[in-house]
Amino acid sequence: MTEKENYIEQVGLFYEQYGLPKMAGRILGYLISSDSDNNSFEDIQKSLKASKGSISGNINLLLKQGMIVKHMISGDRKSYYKMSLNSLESILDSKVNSVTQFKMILETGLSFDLNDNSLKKKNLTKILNYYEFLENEIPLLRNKWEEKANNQM
Amino acid sequence: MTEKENYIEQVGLFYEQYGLPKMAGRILGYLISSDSDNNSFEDIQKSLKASKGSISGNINLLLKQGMIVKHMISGDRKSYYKMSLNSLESILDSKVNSVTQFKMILETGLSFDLNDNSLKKKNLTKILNYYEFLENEIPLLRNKWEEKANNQM
DNA sequence: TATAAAGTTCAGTAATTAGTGAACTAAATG
DNA sequence: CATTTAGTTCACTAATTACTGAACTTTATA
Repeated sequence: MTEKENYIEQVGLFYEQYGLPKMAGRILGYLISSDSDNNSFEDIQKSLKASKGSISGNINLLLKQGMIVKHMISGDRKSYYKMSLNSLESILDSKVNSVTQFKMILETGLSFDLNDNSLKKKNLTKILNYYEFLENEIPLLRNKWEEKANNQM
Repeated sequence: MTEKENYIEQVGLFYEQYGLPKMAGRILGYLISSDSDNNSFEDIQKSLKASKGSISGNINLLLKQGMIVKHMISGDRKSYYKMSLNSLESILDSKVNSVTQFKMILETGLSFDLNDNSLKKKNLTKILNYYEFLENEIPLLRNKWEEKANNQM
């Protein structure tokens, strides 16, 4: 196994921890470590020595999640893929989403506890406040980044 | 299925999305919606109608991840569990960790691309800057929360 | 020191998820 | 309009992960 192949496996394992199929992680590893932005389906499939079915499924998963983008080259009917840049801000947006979801879970759960004024309720309310805090702060962070990124150009 | 049982299943599914076993999620759902902070192993096991083995394994998983805490009641040799409060700040800490890990992945990956000055490298460097930004900002957010939480007491 | 209570461990099984490969669709080229 | 190319779909299999239940450890009580 070359050093690069080994790297690609590492990235696969890294993303597996976060719930993506290993193959999707390998594709990301391939895209990050390749020499160019024009990585065709075939390049990816041959390099990763995997079935077309698996590559197809995982590429579409990554596209749906906004982690990669597809682009075309005129006069060539292959599809090319690269890491997505527009996903930068959306990482924070999706965080807000899951924070909001968790807040709802806490709120619903607390409504089952009839015993108001309990220490337990007070503590879980603190957790709720924390998530509210995050829900407010993350969009500010997003703005801060956008400003910074614009100034750098 | 009672409304509460249904809620507990929902929480199980929610956490499953984020890579926890459904049973671990159910335990969290149980703890959030129960009437008190003194939830024994037996309470949890009986309520969730699951095996002792599964409850044991998943409780220990949640303890290890800092999502719940164990406490004892004197003169009683059962263990009791509740949602963890000290994990609030550690949620952000673990975010920093994964951001740092991902930065390393990008850096290693870029080192395989010999073609410097490529548009591709420029773009991935932008992603790298973004993660660096997050790495810096998240601890600030943590401080801001701590201050806020202290003032509220 | 036997008995019980509280939880752990682990082998086996169930359930889920990922990957393969072959058949297929759609579009482009000779 | 037959052929090739690019990618998709889906039934099957492989691999992984979660859960069960019974045997076990440890500590406490009669």
